[in-house]
Amino acid sequence: MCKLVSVSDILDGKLTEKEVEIKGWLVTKRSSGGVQFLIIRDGTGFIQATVHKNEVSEATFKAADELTQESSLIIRGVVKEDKRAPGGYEIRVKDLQIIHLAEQDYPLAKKEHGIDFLMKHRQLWIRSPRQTAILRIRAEVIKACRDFLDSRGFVLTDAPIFTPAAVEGTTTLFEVPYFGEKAYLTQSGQLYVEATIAAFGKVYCFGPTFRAEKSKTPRHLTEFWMVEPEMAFCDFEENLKVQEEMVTYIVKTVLERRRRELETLKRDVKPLQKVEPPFERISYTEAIDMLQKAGFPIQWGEDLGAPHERYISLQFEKPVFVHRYPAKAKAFYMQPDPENPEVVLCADLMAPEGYGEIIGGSQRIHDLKLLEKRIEEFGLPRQAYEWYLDLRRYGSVPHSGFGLGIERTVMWICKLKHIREAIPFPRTITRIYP
RNA sequence: GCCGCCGUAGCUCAGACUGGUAGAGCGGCUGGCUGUUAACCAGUCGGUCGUCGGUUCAAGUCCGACCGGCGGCGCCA
Repeated sequence: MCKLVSVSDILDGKLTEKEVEIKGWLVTKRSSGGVQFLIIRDGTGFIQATVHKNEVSEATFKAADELTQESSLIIRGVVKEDKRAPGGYEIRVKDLQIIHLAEQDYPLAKKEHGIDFLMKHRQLWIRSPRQTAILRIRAEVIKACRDFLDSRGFVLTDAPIFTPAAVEGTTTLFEVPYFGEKAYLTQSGQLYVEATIAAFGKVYCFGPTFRAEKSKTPRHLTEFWMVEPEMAFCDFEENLKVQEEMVTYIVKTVLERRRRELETLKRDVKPLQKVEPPFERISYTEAIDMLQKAGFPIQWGEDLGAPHERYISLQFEKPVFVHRYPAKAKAFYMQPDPENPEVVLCADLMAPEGYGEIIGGSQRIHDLKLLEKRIEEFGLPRQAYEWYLDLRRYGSVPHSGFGLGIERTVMWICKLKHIREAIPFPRTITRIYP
């Protein structure tokens, strides 16, 4: 009996010597005359299928011969374990049906391409083994975030994309017309989850965020995804614990469930296997000291730049929290450290291996008077924050939260050189097509 | 926004320093090959040298401006 199966099940050795059917696409084809070697992708994996001239009908052999790269097809045949086949398994074809014969000028060749060309053909590039591996890991990272939070009683309360004003007043926002008024694409859902904690206790939002900064680096997108948990009755220390447990859960899940994709990427998993609580912790002040000793010309009070983050990240095998930054370098809503009001109870989590920040988090100001003072000091429009101040008027509690950047996390776990591969259709300062 | 590099065939690049008839590999197409691994072998198709202007008898090559991209920094997460 012929049964529709997935390539991943074949590669797991579950179907050896069974007769199966595969629906998929032709990745590439080689022929040595009497045997044609088809590499087929079905969305779950890549497998070789062989068509022997003396084992199939003339029509089937001819159909295989006519196949063009990326044609869609259905094949039936017997699964064989074979060392000569990439992946160790192949299908000996008995019958082949062409669903769509692709045009013969498929733009992506087997050889190398430049990044500009690949990005212009992102709609096709995402089919390649490396890109499918990355995007599968991305899906796993997102699922892990949600499973972790859902299983701990966090409630998903999504934040709006259209917002009336800047959340933090620091970054440049995308302005859009809104029925005769101006609206802005959200740069963070944080202020809104600070509202929903009073309804649910522990919440998170997950969605795209937008920054109109003209950042031209391998770690920035203009549109990126964040998961932002927020917890009532949660102080700075408890916040860090949740972060290290969540990041550990994400990494362990990917190591368990996406091992084949990590192999495709040739990702050395040893550094990932070291990720478990407790993470390293250094204060901003200690970080400055460490950087100065290493010869960086940096003074206390300055924010950390890319080379600084890279250096700190490389000093530790595990992710490292850099905490208690100068209040002036951070957002208006962060709670001052009672032991030193010059710094705030915030922490950025630096991923190891030279990757920098993947999380930014803090304890939030819960005192009305202090928050009013900070809004004024930062020169923010008070009226835009009246609703936010209400949260400190009616049942205010100490609370904390953080935002984890999905693409930066994927970039680190996959060890990518550029963040643009960590999202299906990246938006950067120079790219909005396709 | 700043610094540097690049733009030549569908793709990846050589040719530019030293101006003089446009090149290679890959992909496509045709043919060959019964175990290929970026298969291999033979043949073949394929060009407004990013755009505009300047110098020159002559510009892919020299000069200027512009456009597009890449790498790094900054901003930022």
